[in-house]
Amino acid sequence: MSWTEERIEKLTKMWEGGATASQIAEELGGVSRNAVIGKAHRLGLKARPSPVKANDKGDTPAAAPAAPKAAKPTAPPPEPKAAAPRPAPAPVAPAPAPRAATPAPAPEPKAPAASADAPAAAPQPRIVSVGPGGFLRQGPGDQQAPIPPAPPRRLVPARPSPEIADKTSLLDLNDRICRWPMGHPGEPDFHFCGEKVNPGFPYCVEHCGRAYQAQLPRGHRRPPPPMPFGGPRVR
DNA sequence: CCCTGATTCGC
DNA sequence: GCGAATCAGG
Repeated sequence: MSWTEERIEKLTKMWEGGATASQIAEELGGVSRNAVIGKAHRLGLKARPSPVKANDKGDTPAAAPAAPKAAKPTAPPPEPKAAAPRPAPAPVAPAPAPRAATPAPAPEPKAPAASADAPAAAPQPRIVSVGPGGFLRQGPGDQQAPIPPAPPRRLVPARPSPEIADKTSLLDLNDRICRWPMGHPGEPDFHFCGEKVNPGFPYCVEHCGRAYQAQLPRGHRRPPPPMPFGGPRVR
């Protein structure tokens, strides 16, 4: 199997949608979980919570993690000198968010939660400031991703099929309409919700209620809502 | 053991 | 560029 445009798109969408590499691999078919991860990295879209990377110590005074497995670095240059002289990279170190062209902000469950059965109360994002380019800093934590940059592609193909002629396709997505997926990507009737978004969120009010769940105490959890893409395929 | 993502490296 | 093998944490 090769990475065609369609397959890459599906991979990207699902990856950003929070599906696991295994799920994506199964959905795509013909590829392994590793292939998906490898491709995702090559596409530059990693940056997803990794269970193995929760490790983040602000300081470990004496116990340096070192390299427990200095197994096969191609060039193992143990620093003979005490201090490692930095080769001094370019003085200009711009630190723009490495956000590539990611259409979907990948909702983290940290926004104010609207109860699933009472999505009536629309969480109004508090606009704190306006940044250059006009994007708004908002919401708790100010973690909302900036406005997704316009996709670089200028392809405007015809509708794939008449079935979705009046449905919301990927090409119809913009900042103002709900991008909640309906059905499975790749299937003829796959489309997006298309409702007007809950301002400040990538989804409409109803789907915000699905995307952002309150973290209830153990024992009081209600069953998780169905994931986008219909979740893992049942065969 | 199962799962997860990250990384490496021969192809 | 690709992905199996491997690593490493949960």
